[in-house]
Amino acid sequence: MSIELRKHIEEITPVSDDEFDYILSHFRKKKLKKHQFLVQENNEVLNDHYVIKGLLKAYYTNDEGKEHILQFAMENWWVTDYQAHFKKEKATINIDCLEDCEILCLSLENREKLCSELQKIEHFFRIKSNFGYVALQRRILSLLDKDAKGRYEQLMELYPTLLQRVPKTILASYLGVSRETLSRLS
Amino acid sequence: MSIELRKHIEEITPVSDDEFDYILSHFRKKKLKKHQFLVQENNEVLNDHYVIKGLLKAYYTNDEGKEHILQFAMENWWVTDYQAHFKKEKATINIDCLEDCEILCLSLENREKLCSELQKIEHFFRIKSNFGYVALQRRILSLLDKDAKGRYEQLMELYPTLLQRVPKTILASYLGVSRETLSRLS
DNA sequence: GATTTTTTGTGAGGTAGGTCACACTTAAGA
DNA sequence: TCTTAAGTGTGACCTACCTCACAAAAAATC
Repeated sequence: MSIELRKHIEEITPVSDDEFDYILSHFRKKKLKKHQFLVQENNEVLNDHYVIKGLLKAYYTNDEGKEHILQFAMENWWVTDYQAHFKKEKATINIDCLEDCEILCLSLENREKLCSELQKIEHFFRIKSNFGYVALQRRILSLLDKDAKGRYEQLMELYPTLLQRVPKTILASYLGVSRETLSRLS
Repeated sequence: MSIELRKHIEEITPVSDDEFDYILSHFRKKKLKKHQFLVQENNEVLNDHYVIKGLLKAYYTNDEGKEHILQFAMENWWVTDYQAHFKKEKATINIDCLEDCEILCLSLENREKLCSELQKIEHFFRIKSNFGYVALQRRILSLLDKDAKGRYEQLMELYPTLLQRVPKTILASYLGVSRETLSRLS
């Protein structure tokens, strides 16, 4: 059960059996079917979410109804509306399942509790956040520097499995390209 | 001296006089003139940098020699090549001063030392990193959703002082627009 | 304060990528 | 298995933004 999470944490810091059990007791398991929402606009965002199984998209919908995907989340990724979650605001994005999902939910309170009780967990989340920051910087550079084709190729290289799991229409709105243009790329 | 840093830290967690002195002793002060480099491509990136005074740009230069600004850094901001810094790789970006600068340098070793010795510092950096992550997500959304004018207006709204301090040519390469286009915006 | 460098504005013309429309294919429900 | 929905490809046309070029204004440097 949830060995994935343990392996995930131990990529950054070792934890004993007891520690891990204790950590895990702060999570709540949740199962969602394809098309179900994990986070919905205007709602409170009490939890961060660790993906055990499945695939989700986190996306912003603008006034004209156009969707922009902020991130995908698959196995071993974390996803929530971080702006809303950290600042206790209402969600401005939606997150829904592209596949049936199995999720571990961690409330802000439980995260802070764990972080203050177990420094290694605070350490874990700091390092995680640092890496996340770097990943976003790379995406910004990609958006600034590369054209549609370049961004697509970079995405395929980084996450080749995504192609098999996500329709191109949706990839397009991650890349910031129209689906027609993506379809026309050599 | 460096009351700014203390205030900066205390936006997230209180520190005693002794604690602060101890923390500060892990930083090294550095002064740089306009046009000097803080980080240079292909070099090691031993330090993160807290800006006491001045303004810098961190930018990537692509094969055609085009510059893309990853971030600005002014008073109370942190800046380095985080990818290179955290992963101990060579820098892929340059950071140089747009004004004369006063900087506090924190080596990776000293950061980790402080974090392990003082949990409140680990806490501080975790929270900081979380907020940074959210800010980058906002910028990604801006790049995906807004046109040149919209991005420019959002930037002016977020950092009105930047306009007074940075030539538009340089703002353009932050926004991902040519300087001519920026100049033509209404 | 004269001179070089940096920054800005503006025209002309080109192009990557957007939108709209329609047809075809594949997958999902009932 | 039939029916509806979701995803894809392609043409025609449009537009936001790019590049190149030149000139004027403003700053920096000696």
